[in-house]
Amino acid sequence: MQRILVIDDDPSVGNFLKRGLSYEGYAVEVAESGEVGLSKAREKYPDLVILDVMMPGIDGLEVLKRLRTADEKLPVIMLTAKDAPEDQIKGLDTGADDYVTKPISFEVLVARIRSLLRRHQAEAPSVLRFADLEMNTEAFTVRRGARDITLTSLEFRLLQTFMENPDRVMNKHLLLDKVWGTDFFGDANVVEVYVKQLRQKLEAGGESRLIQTIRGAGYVLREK
Amino acid sequence: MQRILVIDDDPSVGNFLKRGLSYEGYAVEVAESGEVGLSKAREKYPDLVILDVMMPGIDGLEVLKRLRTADEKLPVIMLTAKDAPEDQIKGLDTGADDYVTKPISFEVLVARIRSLLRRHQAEAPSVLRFADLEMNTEAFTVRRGARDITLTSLEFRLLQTFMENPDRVMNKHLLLDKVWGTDFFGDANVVEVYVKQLRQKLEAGGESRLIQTIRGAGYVLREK
DNA sequence: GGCTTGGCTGAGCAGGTGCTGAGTGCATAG
DNA sequence: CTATGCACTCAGCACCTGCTCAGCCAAGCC
Repeated sequence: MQRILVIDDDPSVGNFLKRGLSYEGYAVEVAESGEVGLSKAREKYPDLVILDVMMPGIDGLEVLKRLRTADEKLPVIMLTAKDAPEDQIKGLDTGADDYVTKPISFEVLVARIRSLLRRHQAEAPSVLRFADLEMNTEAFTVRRGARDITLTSLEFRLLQTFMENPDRVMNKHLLLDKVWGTDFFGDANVVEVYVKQLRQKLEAGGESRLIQTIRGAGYVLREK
Repeated sequence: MQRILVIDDDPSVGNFLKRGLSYEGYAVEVAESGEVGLSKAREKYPDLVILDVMMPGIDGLEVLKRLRTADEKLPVIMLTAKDAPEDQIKGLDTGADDYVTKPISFEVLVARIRSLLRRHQAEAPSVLRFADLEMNTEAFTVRRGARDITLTSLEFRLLQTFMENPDRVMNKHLLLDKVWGTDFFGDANVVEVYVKQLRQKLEAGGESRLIQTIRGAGYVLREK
């Protein structure tokens, strides 16, 4: 589920977007001021931010600047008044990815959101790292420290799932869904078998264990 | 096990939903009036409420309002007549999360329930805090102050239940329902045993007691 | 102070969970 | 046609977790 943070001092806009975007399947967080918005952005790691230009206190452009210093790739959509094109220019200058004019057309907004998220994902780095592990999803290579590791395609997908969700405990059924697909009806024991193989290969040089078992809960990618 | 409270004055609807939703794996409680519904909501802490708009006595919208004052995040689905769209609008305005029109399509209802519960869970913060206790439900980790604490999955679920309901006295049967599930038929003594283990682990560094016993009533997470 | 009730505790048992090595069937390459 | 490697299954084992039980302790009441 993709997370969207809405920063707008007008509660009616906030509620409207929250309801509508939730319905579209996004997890929506609303902040009613620039300050709250910045702190929520730090805590919640949104995938996209919708930001009102006109706000009391820290205004939209200032919020944008600070968001950018923290994460220069985070997609940001600005909300501007229709009759203030200078805001749009300033916004785009400061690093907004797109803007939508008020009154908001919901269809337009959702379309922009989709396109920005798509673009952002396409830019997602093809190299994943965790501890001394490095995986290149384009070249299909894995290294631990200086040692090259050869994985089968299934082992690779499993490890990729772990590296995309570091420190997050995933149970066997979730892993089955993510790696084997929802149409797999065999025993969850396959997961154990493949985790074992992965560990064997990842620890072949005597390195520490990176995939931990949480009994009764699942597995995590974590340094002890 | 997720708990659903159905508030509807028509017993045939209540029975129908109880049977169907139980079959789907939910624990269902039925209340035949707004008053009873409100008191059951207070006692049973349902995860979701299905609420009929048209009821004698306190009507659905009023029940909704009062539910909202107690817990503004509780997912509520309104049941409305097909030819009363104004009810739907009022309902959504008052804070219902969704509505289903009568006659009820069971498939539609179950789908809405699933999606609401999923959304609600996704919104739940993954880091819970109480005093110097910190629990990360995604990473499955618990710390007290600077000390890491290892819990079994059952101990974890029990502590999570406490941390999601701080300062709220919960009796053993409620805890059994929430942590062990309604299909547990053993002795409530297990709760005592696990509370004891939890305390042991939480206080292993000589810290103060956080889970208090309220004789004759249950347990609370509270600082002295 | 004695009695009753509710809660605490330590020990022990059984089933569940995860790990592992071996083995089967299938596809692809040589 | 054979050899190899991959995905998956299976059964046995070891260990841990969850649960029960019986006896003990503490609080509240008369």
